[in-house]
Amino acid sequence: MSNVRVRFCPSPTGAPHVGLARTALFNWAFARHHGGAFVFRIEDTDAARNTQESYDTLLEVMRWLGFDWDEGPEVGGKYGPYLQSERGDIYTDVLAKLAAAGRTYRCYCTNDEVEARRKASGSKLMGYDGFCRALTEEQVALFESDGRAPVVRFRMPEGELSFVDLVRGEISFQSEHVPDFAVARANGDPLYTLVNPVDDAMMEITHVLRGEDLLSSTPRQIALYDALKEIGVATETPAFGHLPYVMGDGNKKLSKRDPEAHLLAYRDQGFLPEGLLNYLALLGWAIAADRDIFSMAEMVAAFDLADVNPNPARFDLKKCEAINAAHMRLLSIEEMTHRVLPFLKKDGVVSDPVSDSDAALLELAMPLIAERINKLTEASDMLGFLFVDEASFTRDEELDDAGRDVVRAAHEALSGISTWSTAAIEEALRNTLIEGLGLKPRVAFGPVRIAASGKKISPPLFESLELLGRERGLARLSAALG
RNA sequence: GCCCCCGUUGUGUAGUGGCCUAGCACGCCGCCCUCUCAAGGCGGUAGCGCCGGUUCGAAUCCGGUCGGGGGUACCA
Repeated sequence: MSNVRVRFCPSPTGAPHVGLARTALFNWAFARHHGGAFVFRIEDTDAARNTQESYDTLLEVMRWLGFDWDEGPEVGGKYGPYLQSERGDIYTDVLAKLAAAGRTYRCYCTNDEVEARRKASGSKLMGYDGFCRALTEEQVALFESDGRAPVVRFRMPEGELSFVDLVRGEISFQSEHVPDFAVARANGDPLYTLVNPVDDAMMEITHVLRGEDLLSSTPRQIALYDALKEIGVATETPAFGHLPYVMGDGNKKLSKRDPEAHLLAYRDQGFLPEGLLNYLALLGWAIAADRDIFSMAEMVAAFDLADVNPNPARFDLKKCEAINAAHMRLLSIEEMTHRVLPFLKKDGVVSDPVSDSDAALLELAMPLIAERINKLTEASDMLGFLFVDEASFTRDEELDDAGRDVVRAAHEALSGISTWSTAAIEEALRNTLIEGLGLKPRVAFGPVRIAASGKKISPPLFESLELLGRERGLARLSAALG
């Protein structure tokens, strides 16, 4: 396939959610796989619902996830503008041509009138009944004098409307179930039903990959495309593929209202973009029968729409975290340090900008936690005790009498060692606590861990003590005794 | 109501007529390793919605049925 052009065209309303990212991912992967263009377009025709914040977040999310777009906001392109709010003249022109070609007509009906006629006729068909298709001049004059402003409707052709869906195969509708639809409001504003296909046509989109909620609007878009070709706006009807939903718990589609759907929340919770993306790819697609961890480069190489599964998938946070964890383990220590740094700064664990001493300590400490954190956010909690100064250090756990006895013995044992190293610390502690006092390791090291780190869970104890240094290490132990 | 889509363990999937007494991953349970927690290793749990066909043979094909989802706007 050559000259593949796909688009991702969200509307800037509300917070971008995971379903949106999955749609973007499949479009992006498809484009990259075929060496085609990934077009990013903003569908902001509904001025009442668009927000600048949503638009900004959309761009932020796209950058975070690493979806580089070939055309669109901030990068431009020869099919621009890529914001529909800046394409008003184009739609006005297309609307005029469509009307001149007799493909649309003005409709003065109110919903109540349509509904009343439907009831009177006993028809089972919903939607517009085509009442205004052939109005006489007198009727029009009457409506106009009545002060009614007409919407513009597209005249649907008769017969069967079928197409081959890229993920579902052949799908067909009878035209009686696809009523004449509105393409422009009474105030003249064009609607999604018009602008989306018009832009796809003018931007020469070859493959429309979108959510399955748009499946039943496809026949009318194909019919519109035929009209666009007739008036010279479109040259080719694109292929359509409808991607399955991403559902939340239960059987409801994950919506913008669900907090677990918000994309930036995943970034803030310490997910890796490649981890989230890998998980999202798994919702409806598989790279192989026995494998589910892969890089985006591998996905691009292997991606084929024929392998996309049409059934809706539940978003499973546990699995998402597991996939993310696998990607965490794939990171080099240097890379993980780089990724974790913003979180450490934000949590006040290290200084911002990071000081030389903090950087040096971090370099030594990261290997201790690299294998035991599954999200970037977990680093602060694990490393905080190493960076905090003694005055601000606090223990989350308190010691009982037995614990204090252990710490006292540990303090004594460590006071005498000649070199403050992991090996020497371990030897001294084992000799004194395990051999000497006959304690079980977990009973012996638990209290010492709490004294040193303030927590029951920490990086390995001996290494942690070494990093703390002799002075601070001993100070923490004796502080825990007071 | 009408139209359309979907239907493999709890979840995501592999499976395109015999290789399936259904594979993998997550989850869950148990064990091992172990200074905590992770990680890692080993084992277990649980599924083709249902009914009929076609066929020597069906998770795979056909019909029906049930269930779920979506659409049915001067939203996108």
